[in-house]
Amino acid sequence: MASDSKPTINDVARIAEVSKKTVSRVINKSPLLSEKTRKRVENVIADIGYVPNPQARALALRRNFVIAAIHDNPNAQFLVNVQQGVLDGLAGSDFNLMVKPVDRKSPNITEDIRDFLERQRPYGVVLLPPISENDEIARLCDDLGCRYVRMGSVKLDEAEHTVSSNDREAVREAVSYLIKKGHRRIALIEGPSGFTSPQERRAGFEEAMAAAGLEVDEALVRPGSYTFESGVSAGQALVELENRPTAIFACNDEMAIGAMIAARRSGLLIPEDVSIVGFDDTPLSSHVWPSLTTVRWPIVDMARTAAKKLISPEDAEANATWLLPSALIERSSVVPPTV
Amino acid sequence: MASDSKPTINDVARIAEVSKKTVSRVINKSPLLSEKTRKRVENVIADIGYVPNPQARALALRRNFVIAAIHDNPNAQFLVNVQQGVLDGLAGSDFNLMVKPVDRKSPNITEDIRDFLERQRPYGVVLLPPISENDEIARLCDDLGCRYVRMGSVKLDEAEHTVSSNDREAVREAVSYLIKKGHRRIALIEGPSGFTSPQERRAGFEEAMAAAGLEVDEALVRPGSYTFESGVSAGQALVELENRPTAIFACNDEMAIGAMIAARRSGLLIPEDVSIVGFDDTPLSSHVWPSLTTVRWPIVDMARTAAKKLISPEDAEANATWLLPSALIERSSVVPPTV
DNA sequence: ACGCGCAATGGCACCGGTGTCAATAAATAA
DNA sequence: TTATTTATTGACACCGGTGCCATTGCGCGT
Repeated sequence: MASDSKPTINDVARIAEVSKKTVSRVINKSPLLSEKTRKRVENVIADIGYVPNPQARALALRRNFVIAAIHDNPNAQFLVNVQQGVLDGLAGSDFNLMVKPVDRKSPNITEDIRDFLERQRPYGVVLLPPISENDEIARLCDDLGCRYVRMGSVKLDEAEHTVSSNDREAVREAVSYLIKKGHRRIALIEGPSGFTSPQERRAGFEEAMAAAGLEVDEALVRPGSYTFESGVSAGQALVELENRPTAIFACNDEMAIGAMIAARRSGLLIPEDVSIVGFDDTPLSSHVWPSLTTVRWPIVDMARTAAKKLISPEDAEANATWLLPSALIERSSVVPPTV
Repeated sequence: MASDSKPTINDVARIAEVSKKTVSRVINKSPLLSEKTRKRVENVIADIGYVPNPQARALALRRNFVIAAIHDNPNAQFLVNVQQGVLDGLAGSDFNLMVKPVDRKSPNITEDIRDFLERQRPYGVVLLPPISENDEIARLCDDLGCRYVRMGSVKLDEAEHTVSSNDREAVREAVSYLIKKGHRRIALIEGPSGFTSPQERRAGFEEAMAAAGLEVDEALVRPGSYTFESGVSAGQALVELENRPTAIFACNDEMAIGAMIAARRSGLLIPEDVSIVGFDDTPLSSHVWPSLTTVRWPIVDMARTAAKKLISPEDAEANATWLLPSALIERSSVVPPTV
């Protein structure tokens, strides 16, 4: 029953009594073919169950059908969302997704990635934040002639290679929302320094405060590193303050939830004593109690757009959009201050 | 500065004044080569920055260097852990990881996967649970001559193609732990029916109860689907019981946390009023309050072992181990019953 | 000195597709 | 009717490696 080995284009050609080239034309849907031969060849293909060999195609075309996602982001949900988005964007095409994690702390990331690109030669790569902000990597892709798209926060404003979210505006909106609810003493838990997205988020925070004529109290701004633990310590420091904030904006959900737990440990009620807002809208945020009001980061859309940009450079729509909107998701971790 | 295009094996051969075949021998570390020519060729390779073309190799060897992870599991943390494990197992080899998600609810999963395998022709695939339990898929791999490893719970006991965890024993241990703490009315939130792992976990539960001479109260056994929401509803039903349980064992962490939230909504304190134990040891479990006592599922190890089985069939160690141990992680969601 | 075995290398076809261009047949123009 | 397009198809080299087998050079036993 089982076949000795896969039928090749030669088998099809022989059986259909045409040349390989003609078969090639059929599988590539070339228009210069008589309807008659096309049918005949298609029947043979179906009969013997021929499937073109991607390796051979890749060799002949000097272009394989692999998109790689390069990341150094340890957040599981983020990663899975990106993968899903990229796969959405790739759906219906011949492309497949390869994942390449790199060690953020390794001193030879660049070499590692160069090695990967040279060996695997993906057709294109999606660079996920935060490594997408590394200009050296982008330059490397250029040098190696590898298509790439960088995902990030606005600022990487080179439309051809970029898909961004407008974090600044999103945070401005979220903080304005807190202010509208009546909060005045609003704390900020920052993201790791040295990257664009935390900077943008901080800028949005400052803009919202400024727009409402409020001053940013530096005592209410705590560093964080996007990890749960850093949220816990920042949150703890904040609630132990003599004049504690009535609301906390954390630059991502994990830290927001960390802060929530820290507040609760100190005996505070949420949201009555402290309102909390996060950023990302991970599933986590609706799984905690109270559920977390947060900013939905359009990460899946960004990833889908990035993938489309890579594989269909002619798709005007994909290539026009490079800045995607965020949205505030109201849940139950915010109420007006009770003081 | 930039190269017109990548140097090929022909360039190396010409410059080093040897045949392509000799260069091929050098890059494949063939032993039948004089030290002198090897050095010379290696120098040329380094000089011009030659990297072998994987597509050409794949074509000639009729074997590419891609391992695919096929999954239909929506859990982000699980997925990322598996990916990490597989990549660990692949580290140092020429292999790369491709991800292929499939839609669990789609009626033509098999066709979808067949299409993927025929087109992409990965060297091997790792089947993640729950789709790993689908015998049809395994048979498909056999038919297509594609190496595969199924990850699962014990029962798929075909050592060559399987890497498992002993869920039954792990649950037995966890429930015995609850019993040792003094609990008698212990509830179970099950996983989705029709899969091995929930069955095994349930069996472990029953064994532990039986071993302690306790009877399983069917009113305390609630269905679940491994989702947070199903944990909430099961938990709610349990705490609203007239004679509510003093401890709940949930078949995964998400449901355990759902149950936790349901209990809290009903005004119960955790762990004082209800102790809770989960399964998986996701990061989530240490991020909730109180932190969740749970069973560590050796998923990363399983995935690493699976990858090794695929790429180095000669690795005796990888091929001997197909059953990996779990471990109980004690955190703060369990105390003796206060009644 | 001669034949032999072995180590080191080369030659060439082949893996399974695609690009280029020529060849043929059919259709249209002159 | 014949020259000229135009629509279809084929021949053949090539993409960049590897497998198989032939060839060459050299140390060695006799």
